[in-house]
Amino acid sequence: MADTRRTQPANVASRFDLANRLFFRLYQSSNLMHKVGTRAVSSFGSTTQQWAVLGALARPRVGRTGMSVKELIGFLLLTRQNLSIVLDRLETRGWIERAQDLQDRRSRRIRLTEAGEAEWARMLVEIGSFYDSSLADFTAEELLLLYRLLDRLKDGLETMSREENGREEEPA
Amino acid sequence: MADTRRTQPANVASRFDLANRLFFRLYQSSNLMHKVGTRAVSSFGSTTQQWAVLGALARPRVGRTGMSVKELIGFLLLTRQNLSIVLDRLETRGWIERAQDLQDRRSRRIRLTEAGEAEWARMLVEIGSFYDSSLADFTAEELLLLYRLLDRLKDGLETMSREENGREEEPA
DNA sequence: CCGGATATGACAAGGTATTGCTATTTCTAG
DNA sequence: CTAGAAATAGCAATACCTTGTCATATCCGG
Repeated sequence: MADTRRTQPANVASRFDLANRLFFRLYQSSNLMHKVGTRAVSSFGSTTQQWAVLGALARPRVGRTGMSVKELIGFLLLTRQNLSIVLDRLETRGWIERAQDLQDRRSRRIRLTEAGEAEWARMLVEIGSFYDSSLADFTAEELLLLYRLLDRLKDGLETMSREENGREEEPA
Repeated sequence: MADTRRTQPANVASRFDLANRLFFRLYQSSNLMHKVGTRAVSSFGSTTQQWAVLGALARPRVGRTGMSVKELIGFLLLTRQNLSIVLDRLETRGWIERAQDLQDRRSRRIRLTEAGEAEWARMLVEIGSFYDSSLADFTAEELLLLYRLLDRLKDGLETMSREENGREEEPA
């Protein structure tokens, strides 16, 4: 992952080398995103991961219906245990609520509380600033391009995450 | 971070929305990279983070000189405490060694052991497969483009990470 | 020479993320 | 009706990542 070189035919080394550099940048960028992003929402006592969850729930099409744990897992591409802990914290703060799903009693609907919606709205100001600052040097075209490329990378990794142990796990 | 929408003028919403999607993909891709990447090196009992450190040390220009903790921190963009624990684990496995720097007794030179070099060489085969599989759908041009865009994103976030608390921390 | 700065280690705390496994309730297809 | 599957919670373990703080040894400029 970190920049490294091998003595190989130029074409092969270039692709390996490039992949290496790319994933190293992904690693660095992600850590920095969490570091700086968490600072941006620290006045709310929140974190980037909580923001991801809140953001998922704040989508208009989710509304009062909320999302099941399974749906959140499939959307955020996290494991149940990890999500569960994050949900616990958000619930403790009164920002989300878990309600039994009346259509399927095994399931829980997760939704924003009114307090959570209000807090989210306030956080969005800081989040917007974070986006502006971190992406100040990017044109709209570049943003779109980076988004699309990352989306494809995510797709590829997601496919691999389901295959690699010979387990086929279907999303929600 | 997660896809969310706000009712705003189209141009503003587009940039915010796009930024939002972008960072959400960064979040997802990073988690998946660690998940799948760690599987790729799990037969060595290693992780993506250890691979990043090993890779940094395996660069030809590092060689037997090694790197100081401070240099590694500046290269990997991690904190000292986090790096220290990873180094502890790598040292325990006999893959790296810490030696007092004779030019500056306060400092430690970190380098690969012979066992570490051998193990790294073996890991590279799995790492190469990981790169091939995860990036199978990308042309060389796309790889280069993604690398460059991520590099710029990393630069922007890195700058912010140094400014945001009013602290100016200079790299090594 | 010596005060201030620096490099690293150590300790603490909190949060994130994965894997593995168990338990309980509920659903559903045969 | 019932066996098997599914949804979620809970427990454990391991590894990573940040912030804050303290301690010790060493460096270096005035």
